Amino acid sequence: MQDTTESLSTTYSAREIEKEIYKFWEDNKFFVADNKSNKPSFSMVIPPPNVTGILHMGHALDGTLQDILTRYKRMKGYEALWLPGCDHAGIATQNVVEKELAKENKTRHDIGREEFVKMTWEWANSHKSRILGQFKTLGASFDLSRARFTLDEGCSKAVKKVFVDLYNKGLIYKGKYIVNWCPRCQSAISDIETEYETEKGHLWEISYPLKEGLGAIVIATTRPETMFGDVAVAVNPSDYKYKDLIGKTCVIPLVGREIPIIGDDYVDKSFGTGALKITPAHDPNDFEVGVRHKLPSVKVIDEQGKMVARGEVPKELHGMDRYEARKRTVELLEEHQVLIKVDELEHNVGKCQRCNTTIEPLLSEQWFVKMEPLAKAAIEKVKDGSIQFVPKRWEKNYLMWMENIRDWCISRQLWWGHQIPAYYHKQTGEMVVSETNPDPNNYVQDTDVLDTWFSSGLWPMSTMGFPDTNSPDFKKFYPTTTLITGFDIIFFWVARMITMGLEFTGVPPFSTVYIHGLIRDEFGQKMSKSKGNTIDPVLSIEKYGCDAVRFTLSSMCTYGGQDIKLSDEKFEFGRNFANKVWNASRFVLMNLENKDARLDLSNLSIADRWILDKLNKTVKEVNENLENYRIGEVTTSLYDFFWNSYCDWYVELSKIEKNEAVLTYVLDMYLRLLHPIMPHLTEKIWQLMPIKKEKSAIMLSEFPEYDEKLNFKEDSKSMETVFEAIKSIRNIRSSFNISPAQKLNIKIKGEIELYKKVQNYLKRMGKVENIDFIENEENDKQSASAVVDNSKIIVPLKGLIDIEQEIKRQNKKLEKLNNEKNSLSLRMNNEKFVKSAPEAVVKQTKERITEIETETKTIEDLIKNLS
RNA sequence: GGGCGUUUAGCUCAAUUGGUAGAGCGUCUCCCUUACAAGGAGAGGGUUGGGGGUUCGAGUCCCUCAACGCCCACCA
Repeated sequence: MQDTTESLSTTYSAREIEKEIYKFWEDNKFFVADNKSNKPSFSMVIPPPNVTGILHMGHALDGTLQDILTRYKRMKGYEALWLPGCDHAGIATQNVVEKELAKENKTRHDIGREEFVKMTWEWANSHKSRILGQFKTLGASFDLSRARFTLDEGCSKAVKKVFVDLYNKGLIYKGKYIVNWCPRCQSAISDIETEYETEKGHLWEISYPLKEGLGAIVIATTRPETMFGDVAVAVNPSDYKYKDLIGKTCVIPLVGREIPIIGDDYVDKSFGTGALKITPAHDPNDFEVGVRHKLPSVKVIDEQGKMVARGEVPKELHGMDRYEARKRTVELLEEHQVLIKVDELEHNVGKCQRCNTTIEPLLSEQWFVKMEPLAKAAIEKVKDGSIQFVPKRWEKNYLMWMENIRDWCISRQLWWGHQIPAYYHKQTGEMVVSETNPDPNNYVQDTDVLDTWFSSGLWPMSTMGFPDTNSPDFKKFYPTTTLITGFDIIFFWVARMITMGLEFTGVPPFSTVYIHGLIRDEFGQKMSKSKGNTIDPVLSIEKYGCDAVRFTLSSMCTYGGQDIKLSDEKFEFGRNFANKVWNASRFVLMNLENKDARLDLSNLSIADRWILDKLNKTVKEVNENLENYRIGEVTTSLYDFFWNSYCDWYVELSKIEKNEAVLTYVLDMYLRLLHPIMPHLTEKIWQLMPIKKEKSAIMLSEFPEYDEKLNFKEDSKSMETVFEAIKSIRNIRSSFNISPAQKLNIKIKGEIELYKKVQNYLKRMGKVENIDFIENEENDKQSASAVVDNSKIIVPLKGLIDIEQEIKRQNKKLEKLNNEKNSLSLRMNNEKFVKSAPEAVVKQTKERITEIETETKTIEDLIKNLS
């Protein structure tokens, strides 16, 4: 016993214990899942963090929730696999490495593709362990022996297989379309990688002279520099102002090129001048118009965002940056007196998600995935419930996006990523799509790489061994069970995994998608490095302890998946609780005399029955809430039971009369319940408990289950009544400013039987010296009283009582009771209520009224006696 | 423009199918009672954003208005 107590120090140094315990788990390989196990499987894949990234609060929340679920399922008897890994994060990682190069005044082009990719690999490899290492400080019980990388060999295999298959099915195609081009990243990006920001700009009205006769047509544009790429001016055919001009020809000012005036319904009559210049090469809508009217495309801005040096563009603008060119164009238009008007205009401008550079819509040749046929099954499987979103509302969001899905531009003009498995004959240019180069002497591979999300989209499959669907992991752990992530990547990631999983394995890659909220700062602002409002989880963990951080984050997860407003101090909540658990456990372990005490249900005190009943209820709640992803409510149950029932009452009572078997049984079961959320603390205490254990670690022990035998409804209720009585004594003490040191002598009338049984509890908890159990009331004005159920607690206070105050106190209670009674009687007097409300509710109401009436009567008598 | 969410105690948030609103923090009073002052005991605090409706009964369901936030589409 000495060993036990000495190793439990009064100061709970979380980090020390957490590191020690994590090492214990890792050394024993407790996180490694067995694909040969005959237990039912539970599996999850981590949303792979960016390989160059560092742990942020979002990861901390996401990781905590995944770990809670994994640990819970493991204890529930599942073969639980939580598979970790990293994402190669194409653009983001390439940007980081390019920045490194820029420090030496170099670009990737200076060192060449091969060297650059090698350098990026080195960078990635040196950072890979960092982010997963940070997850470890969270207590993550993931299986690092299975850690994967979206650019590793296995993922590469999966990517090639999927690409070639989709191509052969006609679901991947290459074509010239207008795409979102990022002039800084020098690559196309997909629609969802483009974010729109409202910017103040101008709307210029420019006069385009008609070719024949006098007159001109005035168009409105926000981008005058693109006018050299115009191929038409469009008006709405129903617009009487311009009706007669359709079919005529006008002339682009400054360059004199002739273009037709066309009619198209797309044009909004009420915007600007009602006449719109059409530039198919630099505007997605114009591109559509161009296709409809079989117009050519004239590209006037290049991939660098500079004006092309071609005849279509005035010579002095050649090679000029697009914004410079805009300024100069406007000046030129003014000089030529064709600029009619300038208005201020707020409009949305597309930005690159990664670098915030303004997107240039650009005509270029790219690879696309035809999404509509793929989306069908993905919609179906969510609609029929094969895949469930928690909370359900995200389902609608997902379905709306899927039902309006557009083709996915998957090629990126980067060097870091999965190079597209298409090969071109050096002489003929003939293209072969194949997993391998058909003839390296004569064929060269497509230089583009795939969108990062293409490989992340295969993550649940590829990490389990796909394309080898016979591999042991695939057979045991695919499909995965649950996916946990934030709503910000439902489209980027979740939707694509569902599509690809269904297309290539025929089953959904997971059956539940649990979407949690985003972490925000205390003012509700999104956390970002540039705003400087981030909270570093690694620092918080060092400061408060990992279990404390986990507990706090869990407690803030609402069922509706609301965003979480977080400040560092919030972790005090978890820290205080961890400290409470530590100290209470320390106390219990210190006071054990008989280590072999076994729970004996036939030998229980009323308090024992009460705490077992409470525990049992908590077990039920925790199980149910974990099954339903109500993590916040799990923590509420756990907190409430331990602090308000076990510590405040049961442990206190154990100081006068203890049942060691119950004391340890409850602690043992409780620690198991708490383990998924506070793994280290519970493991440490459990290891020190002198009880018989079925397993060498709490993380491998059985999770408590609701047990009908531990229901003690009646005794439990009586015990609660006794607690009420104790509270009322304390209340009297406080109301009359009686020092805590002063012991009281009290009288009890009513349920004498019960109170005799628990008189020691009353004495201890209410600081009572002596209790008189009386049959008949004595008229004693010098006392304060409390009515609890059918009993009266009388506290004689000779010389201490302020009768006025006692009357006031009692009147206040009376008023409360009266208010309640009034509203209840109102209800009972309502025939419709009695008729239509459920019987139980009516009965309950009736009973309550009777209760109130007795209490009221007692209090009224009391007041009468006093005055 | 379309969709979604939020509005409850001073602050942060709960409240399972409608049955007279709860917790943590903060506030006030008292207490270093030998597990824990990161603690203990007690107290105060709310016309549940406004208005209307359904119902015996509404924080909860319906309509409407307002404020804030998010997502999608996009204005040349």
